[in-house]
Amino acid sequence: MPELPEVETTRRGIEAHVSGQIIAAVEVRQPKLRWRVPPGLSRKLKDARIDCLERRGKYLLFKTSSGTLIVHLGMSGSLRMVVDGAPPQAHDHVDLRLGNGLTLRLRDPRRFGAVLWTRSDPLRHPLLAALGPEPLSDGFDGAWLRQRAHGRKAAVKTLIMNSRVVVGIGNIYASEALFLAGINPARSAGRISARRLHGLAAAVKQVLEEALEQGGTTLRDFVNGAGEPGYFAQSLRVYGREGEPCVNCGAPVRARVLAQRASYYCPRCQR
DNA sequence: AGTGCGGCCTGTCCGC
DNA sequence: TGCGGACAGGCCGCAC
Repeated sequence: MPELPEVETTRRGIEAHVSGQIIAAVEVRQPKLRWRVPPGLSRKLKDARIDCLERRGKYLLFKTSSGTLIVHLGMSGSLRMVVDGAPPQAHDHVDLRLGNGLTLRLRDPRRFGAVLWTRSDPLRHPLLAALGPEPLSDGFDGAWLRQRAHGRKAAVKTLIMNSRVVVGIGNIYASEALFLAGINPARSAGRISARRLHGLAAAVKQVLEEALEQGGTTLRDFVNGAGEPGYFAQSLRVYGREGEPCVNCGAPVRARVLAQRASYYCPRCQR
């Protein structure tokens, strides 16, 4: 899916078009996403005003005068602004028609995404309540990572992809950050020195910031609010580069599966 | 409590 | 050219 840089790129791209807008109509063509789209969503949202668009982890929070619309893009979801009346394409599941002549449209071929609704504080929603710190905030650093890694036997890649430990890091950026930090993705989290965990926290921040600057990574589905791809794919150092030379030492990049996810690393640079 | 796995979906690509 | 199977950016819920 979109990982944090892609979700944040989406948020930045559509924020100005949705903030302050009244929702004129909601159309749900396919309610069967990861969870069923709430049946009365249209009634709940109609005539509500979108006050702001925030992000927590990979969840987008449309805060309105009557509650919060929570959107998750899953593996293949994208949100974009289209002009009212633009004919929906395949997998365009949900539309929010706004007062400014634009429609916010959710496309999600694999339907692993979600559209949810809550009247209370969205940060207390069951799906969001236990989330770890934002990786680009001061709440995420080497000390935090060290505390969470203590005693863990599982692979460090699994640890940093755990949203209770830190949000926003998916399969691509986990491999990339571990490469920058020089840590083998399969290494047990609890057996990494404090110094290297500090380096890993810094590497996570670095790779996410770089990806944000490039508008995210587009492998296949991701487009920003204007329908454009991100450009970080060309900057990936190890992800998807099995057999190609390590950008650091030239050794062939290796791939192996960890927790059922493809992982890429340099066997010489990452220990 | 931590860990590993199945499952949710469709599209694409690869080998036969 | 067609077909089966593996795989793809996430992550919940369950069994152990």
